[in-house]
Amino acid sequence: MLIQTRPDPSPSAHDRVYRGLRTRIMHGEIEPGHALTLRGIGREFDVSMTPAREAVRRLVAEGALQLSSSGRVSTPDLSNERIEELAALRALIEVELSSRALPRAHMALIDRLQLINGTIADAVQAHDPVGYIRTNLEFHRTLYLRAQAPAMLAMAETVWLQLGPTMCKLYGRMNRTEAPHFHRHIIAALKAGDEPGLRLAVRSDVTQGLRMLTT
Amino acid sequence: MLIQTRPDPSPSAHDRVYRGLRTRIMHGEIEPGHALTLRGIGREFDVSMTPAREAVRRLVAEGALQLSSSGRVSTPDLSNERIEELAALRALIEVELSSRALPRAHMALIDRLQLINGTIADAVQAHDPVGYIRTNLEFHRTLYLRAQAPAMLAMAETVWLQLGPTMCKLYGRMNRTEAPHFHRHIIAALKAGDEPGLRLAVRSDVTQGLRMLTT
DNA sequence: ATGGCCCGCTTGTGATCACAAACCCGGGCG
DNA sequence: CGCCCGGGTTTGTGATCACAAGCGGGCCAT
Repeated sequence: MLIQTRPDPSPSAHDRVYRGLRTRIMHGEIEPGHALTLRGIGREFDVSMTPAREAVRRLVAEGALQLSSSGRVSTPDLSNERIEELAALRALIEVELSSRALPRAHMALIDRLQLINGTIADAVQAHDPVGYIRTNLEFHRTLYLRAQAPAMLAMAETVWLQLGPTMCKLYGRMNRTEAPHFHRHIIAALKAGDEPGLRLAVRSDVTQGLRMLTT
Repeated sequence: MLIQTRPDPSPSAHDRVYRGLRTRIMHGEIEPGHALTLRGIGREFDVSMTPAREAVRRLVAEGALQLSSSGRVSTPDLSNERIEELAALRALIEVELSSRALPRAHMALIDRLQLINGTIADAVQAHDPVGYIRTNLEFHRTLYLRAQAPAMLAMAETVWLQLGPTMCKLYGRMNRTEAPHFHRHIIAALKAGDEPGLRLAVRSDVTQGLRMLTT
């Protein structure tokens, strides 16, 4: 059947699939090593294999998925060395981003960050790992958006994407009881305009969260 | 015609296309703003549109190409702000990579770097911009491979890729007469085991090369 | 009972096609 | 002389299909 049944608003099919898979992976909703099939993805998003393949290829290019030698698609199961590398990259890029955001951080931003931090605490209380990861990323993204550095932010998001499934595994097996207290350091340093303190707080928040990922 | 005319050894079609386009872009063989067509790419690599589209999508995901609102493909023409961002990313990542490579840098590596540096001088003498860019990247990659940090190296190569067309424009209009002298600083710092000196030399080499890119 | 083999089904790959939108260019009108 | 419009052509999109390779489960022989 060649008839296009739905009006197809504006977002192209492969973009819907890409965004859908991407947020699922970044939010840690898929465990490492999980296998995916093109036909399955197509069925789920109600498209044919072609857009599914494009979305998968794009995610593979960004490190969010991996291809086996025979072309099978799965979420990657990261080695400890790779986790350490990605944590180091997060530290490098996000410290720079926060530093660039600092001079532009007004009170409205700080209020918003505090609000998001409250939502994180709620997710922790509710033992909602996906909500925790999503809100935590929103905290960081909100701050970094002020840096006005889209290339760097894209780089940071690529790293988050690669760590998504690993975060899923971690927060599935550990029961966190407290919200990340380094976020309070970040907010305090922003208020004080303290650049060295901010850099240290961001680096601590990033590395502390990932140190316990190493099995 | 559904018959596969060539034996198709092992590399898949989209991989050949991807690699071909990627090296051309990274080596600065395509000027910024140049338009590409899927059918043209397919004709050039003797494949159909499907693998050409996958390769293009992958390169778009890596920032090596951009899509217009109507889906047309072209090499991006970077703004000065974006160039500055990418230069800062190069500095951040490559300084870290060189620092990690330092403890593993033996004499054989330093000899090889000096050899490559000689080739760079030859390319400068011959007024061969593409050869210069390619050999310059080989110098950096040879050093960073010793860091044993594949994720970071991939990140650095992604940045190089995004800067490829811009480098093409730069080296097309400027006639360089000398090999980059910061490479000698890098080699000297490697020999001396001087980490602060190495970090400074790499940062200088990266930022100096890109400062003159800003129009 | 167990190990190896074979067949069938699943899955990725790439070519082809129908279609819609965008682009380009030339002619006509103000 | 310049601007706008209209049609032919180019171009991207997505569905479908033919094909090959892989994986798995069941069957047979030892």
